[in-house]
Amino acid sequence: MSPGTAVEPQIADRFNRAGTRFTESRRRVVAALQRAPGPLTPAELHRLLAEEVPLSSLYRAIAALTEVGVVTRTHDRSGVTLIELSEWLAGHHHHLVCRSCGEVIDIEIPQPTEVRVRSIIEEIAAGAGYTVTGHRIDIEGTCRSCRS
Amino acid sequence: MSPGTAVEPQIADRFNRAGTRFTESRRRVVAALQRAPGPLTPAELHRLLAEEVPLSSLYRAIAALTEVGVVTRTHDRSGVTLIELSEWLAGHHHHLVCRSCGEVIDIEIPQPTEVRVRSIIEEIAAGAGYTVTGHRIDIEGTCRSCRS
DNA sequence: TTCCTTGCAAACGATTTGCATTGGA
DNA sequence: TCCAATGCAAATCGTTTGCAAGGAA
Repeated sequence: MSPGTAVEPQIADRFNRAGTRFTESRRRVVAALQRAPGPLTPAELHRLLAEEVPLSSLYRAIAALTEVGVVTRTHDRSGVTLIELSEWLAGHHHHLVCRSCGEVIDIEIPQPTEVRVRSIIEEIAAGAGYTVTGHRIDIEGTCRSCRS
Repeated sequence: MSPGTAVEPQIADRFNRAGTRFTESRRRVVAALQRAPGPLTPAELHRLLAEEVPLSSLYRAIAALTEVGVVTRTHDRSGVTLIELSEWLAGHHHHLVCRSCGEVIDIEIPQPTEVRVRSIIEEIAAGAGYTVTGHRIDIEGTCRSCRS
């Protein structure tokens, strides 16, 4: 998404077409995710929203946003659910996971590198007779602050 | 692990050193995983073992095997727990996930390709000040049978 | 005997759902 | 008005745990 593009109208449009609404709590979830450096757990979102959105409503907001393709659910290595903006909003990215503090941050890689990655992935999948539709790379490491 | 190497003694040894035992149900779990083409959910394992190992015992067996590093827990994109043999038993591999039928299969990639992958990963992590300790690549695609 | 392991049932934590109520177009 | 969204409490699902019984060294 190019900088400066207003995404609210696009999101609202998706909700309209689905016959549902881009309500206040759903807006708040999107805003919180936009501010975050990486994916968040439902519990973290709950805290960030000052617990003003009850958990059950938060889960429903996440479900509604997932339904219209605005957010995506992932899971870290230990199975914890992570919510993030979908790639058309956040851009294609990968995850860097600190094995020490557990923080997950988004990382975008330069186009030429991404091209190399794609070709390797195609190569691997072709050998198994798969047609690639997407990929995900999680890099596990130790972040600067945990290392020092 | 080179073919023909008996792994049972090595596993038994790990249990011995831990002061625990390589019991029948734990052996069955390992055997089932060795037969499978990829990781299995606890429920699938339960079925494969003809439900002879009660779920709670199965979970305890998985925990014990994880404890001694024989099996590893992962999670698919939808958060479902997957159990697989650790890499020293199954070899370093990645996962190919069929977006249609959901099956996950292990895939080993040739050494030269793996080297290319590692260097790209190091490159990405270095840019963010991370020290790499591991990586995980999940390729999402459509398998041959779901495509035809 | 001494621990480890097992099976059952109860407990748990995360997520979902039923239902009555509220709210926006 | 009408239908979607909300809040609460109860239900559900996968997983874990307490406890008493069974089993190997």
